[in-house]
Amino acid sequence: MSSSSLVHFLRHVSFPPDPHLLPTALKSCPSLLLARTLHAAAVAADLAGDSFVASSLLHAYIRFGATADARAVLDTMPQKKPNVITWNGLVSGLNRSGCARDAALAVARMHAEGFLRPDITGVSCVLSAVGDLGEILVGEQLHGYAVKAGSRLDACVATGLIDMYGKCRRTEEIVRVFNESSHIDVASCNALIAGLSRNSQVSEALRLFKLFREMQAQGIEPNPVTIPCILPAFANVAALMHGRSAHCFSLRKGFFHNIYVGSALVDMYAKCGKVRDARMVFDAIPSRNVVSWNAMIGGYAMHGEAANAVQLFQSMLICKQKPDTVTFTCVLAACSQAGLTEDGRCYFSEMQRDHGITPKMEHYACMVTLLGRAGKLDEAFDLISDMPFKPDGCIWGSLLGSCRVHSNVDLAEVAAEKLFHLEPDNAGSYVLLSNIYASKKMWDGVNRVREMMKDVGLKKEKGCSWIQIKSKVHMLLAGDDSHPMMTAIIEKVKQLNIEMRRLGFAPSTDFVLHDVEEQEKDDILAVHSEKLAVALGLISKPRNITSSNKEPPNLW
DNA sequence: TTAGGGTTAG
Repeated sequence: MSSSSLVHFLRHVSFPPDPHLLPTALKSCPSLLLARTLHAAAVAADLAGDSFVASSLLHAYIRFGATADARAVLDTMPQKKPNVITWNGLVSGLNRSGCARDAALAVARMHAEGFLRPDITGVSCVLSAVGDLGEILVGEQLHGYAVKAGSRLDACVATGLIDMYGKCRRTEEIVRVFNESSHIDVASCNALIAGLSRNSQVSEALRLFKLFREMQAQGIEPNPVTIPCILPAFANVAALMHGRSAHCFSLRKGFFHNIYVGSALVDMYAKCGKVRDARMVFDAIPSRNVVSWNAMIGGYAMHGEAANAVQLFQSMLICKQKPDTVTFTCVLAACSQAGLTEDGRCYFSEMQRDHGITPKMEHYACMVTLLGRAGKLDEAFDLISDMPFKPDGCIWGSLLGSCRVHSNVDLAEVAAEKLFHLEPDNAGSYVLLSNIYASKKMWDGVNRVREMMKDVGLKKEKGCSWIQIKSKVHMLLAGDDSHPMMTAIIEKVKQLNIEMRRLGFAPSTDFVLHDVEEQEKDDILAVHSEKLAVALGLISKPRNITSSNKEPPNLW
């Protein structure tokens, strides 16, 4: 704003300021500079503590992202006894600006200082923040408070509680609150679906689809928010038919132009292995945001299409879309998958130098994987040693994994030691170390690790795979013969093994325990859960049907 | 001047 229009603006709001005109001026205030000027004028006229003025100042500062200024206003408020509406406005404003911790602290302070008791609106405002912070204990207290305040749960509070419990991974509570709420609407249904979708087990994911149908049967029409709530559940179990149906539904309902719908569809297609479909959806999104770009770059990365991932990243920069921390996680993961060691190194520097993004744990994890896969284990170890924060289990796990590939026992022992300390319940690290010893025929080491596992009382978790046949998801565990069709499944696996050997396949038995006879080793590998799932799929498929000639059913 | 639900990685 030029200085002449500034003068005009100040004239327009009329000085000396009064408590009625200041809020109006702040509401239409076009810049942070002017908000600060008006704040100064309010302080000079001793109006900064007026609840209307303070509330308007807060909203103006939050609108410009000046949370430090907002907090300064907040700090002057207790002495002036703000009303409950001012506080609620503050809390919702802080929350909307992504300052979840400040929002929660504001409510805690309001309560602790005893000058205002939060009302139901205040509880609604802060629940989302509490969920984002994962503060389950605070959330439970708010739940109790809301129950005391009203006989049955109001829809907004119920939605907030469902959302909070969902973010804190309390599945049972999600359903309980939903059932106890006095009124359900599309928002509470969406919160329920999102909560279950976020925390769904494989076998439960498709039940959400039934929930979606029940919601419609009760006259609650899904809205554009429903689609990104439900899609992650389908994406996570690669339920392509359901995902495709959701796509058709979005097109029919005119939801496709919603950016959340578009990005969630890109992600779903990529996770279901349909990268070309993901790209078609991505290209059709009318205006993309950083999440849409990340979903597509991540989709290429997860399928090892590093060249496409990097190319899309360059297009992103050309389109003036600012990359974020997730973008670089995806780009680095793509480089790591494809063995593009030098490119990965360059992007790791570029993110800091050109984009001002400080590497986080996941970026270091990608770099350790990238260097480890290339056999540069010492360099990976040096990078870990130079990290500005304490490496977590993923970092050491990645190094240990690379040590297995490159049979480096010395570094493996260092990494494993760290892992045993950081994640004492993770049987995987013991098994990995044991496999590394086994590959080097160091049977003493194998036995030592086995004894350690016994002492700690750890067992290796069974491998688990699943396959969807028609609308049912079948779970298969390695070595578990509880599936009703197991005899036929085993028969099919045997047949496939014979066929594979005939075609020249020789399974590697290096990593299996050394004291098992050769034939037994093959048997152990033969009941690998993925093989069982594939075999079940093959014996369940009608003859002459391939996935490409099958029409997607109209599920929705 | 106050309230609820949504997409990406790890």
